[in-house]
Amino acid sequence: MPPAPRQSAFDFGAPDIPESVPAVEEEAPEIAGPPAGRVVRVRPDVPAIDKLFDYEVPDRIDADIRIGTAVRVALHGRRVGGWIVADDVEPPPGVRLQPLAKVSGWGPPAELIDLADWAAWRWAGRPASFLRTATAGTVVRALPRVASRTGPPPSAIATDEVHSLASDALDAGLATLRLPPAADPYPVLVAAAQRGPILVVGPVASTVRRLGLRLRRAGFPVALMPDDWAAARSGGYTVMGSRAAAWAPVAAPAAIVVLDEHDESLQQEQAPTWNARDVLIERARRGGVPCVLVSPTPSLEALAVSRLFVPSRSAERAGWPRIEIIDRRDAPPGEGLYSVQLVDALRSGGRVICILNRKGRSRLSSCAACGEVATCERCTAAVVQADDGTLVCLRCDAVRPTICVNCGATKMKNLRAGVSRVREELEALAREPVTELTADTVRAAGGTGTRIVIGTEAALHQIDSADVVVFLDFDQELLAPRYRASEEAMAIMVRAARLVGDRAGGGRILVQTRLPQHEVLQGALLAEPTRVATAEAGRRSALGYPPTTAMAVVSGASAPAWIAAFGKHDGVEVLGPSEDRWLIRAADHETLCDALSTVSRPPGRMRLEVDPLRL
DNA sequence: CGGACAAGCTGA
DNA sequence: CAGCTTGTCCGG
Repeated sequence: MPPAPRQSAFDFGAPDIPESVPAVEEEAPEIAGPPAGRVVRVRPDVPAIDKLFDYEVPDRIDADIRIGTAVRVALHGRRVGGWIVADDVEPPPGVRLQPLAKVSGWGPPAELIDLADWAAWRWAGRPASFLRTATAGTVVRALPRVASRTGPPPSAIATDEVHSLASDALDAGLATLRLPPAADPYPVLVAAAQRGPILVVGPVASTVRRLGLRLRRAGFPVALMPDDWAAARSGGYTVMGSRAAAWAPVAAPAAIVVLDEHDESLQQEQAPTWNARDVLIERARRGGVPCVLVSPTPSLEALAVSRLFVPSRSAERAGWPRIEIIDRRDAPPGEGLYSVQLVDALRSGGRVICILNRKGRSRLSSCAACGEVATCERCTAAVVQADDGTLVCLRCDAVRPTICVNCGATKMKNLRAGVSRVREELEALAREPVTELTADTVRAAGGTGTRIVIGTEAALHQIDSADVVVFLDFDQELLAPRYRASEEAMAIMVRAARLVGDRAGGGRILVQTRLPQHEVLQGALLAEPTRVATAEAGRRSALGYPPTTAMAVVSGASAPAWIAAFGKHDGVEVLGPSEDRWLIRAADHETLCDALSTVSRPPGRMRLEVDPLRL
């Protein structure tokens, strides 16, 4: 347990002295040798400075200084924040050391200081950005008392199949635990927390929080991140939270659990594009503690590095809803998106969520200047405006920039948004009001009000339960031109499955498709996610995509300069440019990241994305 | 990052 | 050559 900070120690000496006072020059020269005081190394929290500096520790704050402590230091005539990263160091000769200016408060434990260096290498970022994630949002001057273990005796906890499977997984060290969408992960947390305070991270904060409150009610001390940072830092607590909690300041968790490890929101969108799953795998490895990755549809990344545990076939099957595949290949012309089965579902009563995976902004665009309807130059079908602003033909897949063929104007207006039009038609079919939900719709506090809802994929995040989910056109997901399309489609299926619940509870998913044999649909239908993983692993390996390889994407105005400085490295391919982006590829992350770390950033804007989710 | 300092440009 | 801009270096 760390010593309690002495309350008077946080600020000391005179307040900030005006910088212009040249007091130092007037001092008498040092008599003999350097002072024998304690010297620490500090990483400044300044984005552009990737260098460590040494400072003397004034006696008054000596007790508060340890690795991780957040401090303020004088650097080049100003005061900046930073963290102690090494203690009792030998300063470089000939440097006149300054004293630490001030202790800001508690920082992350030493383990995370090292982990930040590793993550900076792994995702080509700066250690300071990770240390910021690992530090409390507000200054923490004192820690609460260390939690005492108040968990119930192991015998008082009911065990079931999931609990014992989780125990086996924990014994395996690094394990993937495949639990179907409707399965409750709580027994996994209990099995882990029985070994001591654990660290739990999942993509959805509200879900993790609910699980945390359940554990707390069962008698386990739980700190919920980010609010309970100080409690987490004090030790003894099970610490839970969403992505950023991968950097929760717990010194030695007894085990680590990642919930829904396949979920893309565990990866940060902005660079450095670190992934909580990978950070936690490394944390567990360094700490020598078990790490269990839980998912209904494990990522290839997880499967590649861990041992897989699955429940019995019947248990897994029971945890998926009934999936009805509606083959649209021989749909009568003119029926459009509206199959007989869909109409039945709409009229059958119960909550129906219709999902139209229409990524395009508009079903039909016309020129804002001359009113000409935008059509394909090759086949004259109407084109849709894609999110990247290009016009894409749905019939022949031709792509062209957003330019009116009639007058050359570059601004289009939406004649009809995809989902909006379908909403009207569903209303006519159902003979009752239908609500539209998209990413920009603000959900009313009491829900949507109507029994039937139409929305984009975002609706699956906004609604928490339904009787039926209908995918009006799932093929756009299955055929999306992204290398992770199958895994993403499976993740969407999992979300839908969670809304409707298991098959015993009547949960149903209707999927309209022209690809009924696609492994995603078969995998969900049969509750066998292995089908997706196997097919996908073969393709990735054949194409040289992750996780068979490690990749990074370089883009932005300064990308050419970066590529020029990068040059050639053994075992590293540089592909491109394609659309002003370069792809860097190597057999593994060691090779890739070692090579990336040899180059310093040129001035100007650029983005270096390691493990890109999209290529 | 942002201050210090050096090298380069302008106008008399 | 003062006075200013622009560029490069470096911080403990």
